[in-house]
Amino acid sequence: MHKTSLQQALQQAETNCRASGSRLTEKRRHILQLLLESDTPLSAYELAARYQEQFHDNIPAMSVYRMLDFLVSETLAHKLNSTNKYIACSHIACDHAHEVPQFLICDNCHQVKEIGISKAIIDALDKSVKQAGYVLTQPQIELHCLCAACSRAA
Amino acid sequence: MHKTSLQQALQQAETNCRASGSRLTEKRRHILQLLLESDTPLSAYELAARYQEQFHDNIPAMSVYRMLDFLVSETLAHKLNSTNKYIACSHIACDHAHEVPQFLICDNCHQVKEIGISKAIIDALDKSVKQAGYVLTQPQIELHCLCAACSRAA
DNA sequence: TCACAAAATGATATGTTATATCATTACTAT
DNA sequence: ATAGTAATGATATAACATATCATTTTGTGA
Ligand SMILES: [Zn+2]
Ligand SMILES: [Zn+2]
Ligand SMILES: [Zn+2]
Ligand SMILES: [Zn+2]
Repeated sequence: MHKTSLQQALQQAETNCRASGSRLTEKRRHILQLLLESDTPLSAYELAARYQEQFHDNIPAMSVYRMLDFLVSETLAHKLNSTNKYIACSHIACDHAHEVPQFLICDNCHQVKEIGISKAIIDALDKSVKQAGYVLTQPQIELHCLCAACSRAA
Repeated sequence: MHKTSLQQALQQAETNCRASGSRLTEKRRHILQLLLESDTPLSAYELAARYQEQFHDNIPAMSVYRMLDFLVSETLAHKLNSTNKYIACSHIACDHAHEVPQFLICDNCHQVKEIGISKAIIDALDKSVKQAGYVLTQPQIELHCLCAACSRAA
């Protein structure tokens, strides 16, 4: 992520939190920054290590988990359930409401692409879930793939 | 799962393994049985505990992982990546080839329904993945829901 | 049948992810 | 200033997973 868009995202995160009456503290902001700067999803423990390196401040993993919970609750970050790692939301600076996310996870280089679930998929999912008598609660989808670069190399 | 269908599933598992040239050992069969008898997905450690209770034989978690890997590779069981638990395949006794699975996971009672992904969903996923330049590798989908009973109770 | 090789399992150690709980610090508002 | 709330720290422990080497079991062919 480029410096300008990093700054933009952080600023927008600030604005969003202010609007929702929550506090984007320095440490939470730093965690978000680490996520924004990373090419790949990070675990809580990896974040704690990077925090030490980059901000020269020791931060317990416990606290990182809490900050991640906060960021996720503000839709500034997402948790990938299939890999137990976290990524910054790709749409922090967008003005539209956050859609139901679909994550394409490259199993080779671990890059992740976050896209909105298309209407066609939502409709189809909805139908199959309804037929089974179920009600969707958190319709986040994680698909394991190879990205363009990695599939060419393979 | 009823006793007759349990026996049927175990027998079919035996047949399938024989056909694929692999060995459904007693312990592997017991692990599969525990999965078949369970209403909800189980972790490797939970399986080790139940193994002790039911078969009065101590089995290290390490070994359970290996047996689960075997069962998964034979499509006799599935791993739910979003919960780190395992379930028996619902279609062991079916004669058709195993489809790409879609799991509906009740976040309240933890029951799981395994259904085949509909053509509509596959097409839609395929399209969105392709548009992003990605190639699907393991198109298993896990959706977090409330089951019919739990959604009525809520 | 015996010897050998391959497959499966056991034993041990360690790494990784996550939660529970209580203490302390920082912020907010009266 | 003081009290209440939110955030963070510290510590312990639980839960999930892998690596590696030893041992046992099984299948195969001389
Ligand atoms: Zn997002
Ligand atoms: Zn890649
Ligand atoms: Zn199945
Ligand atoms: Zn339920």
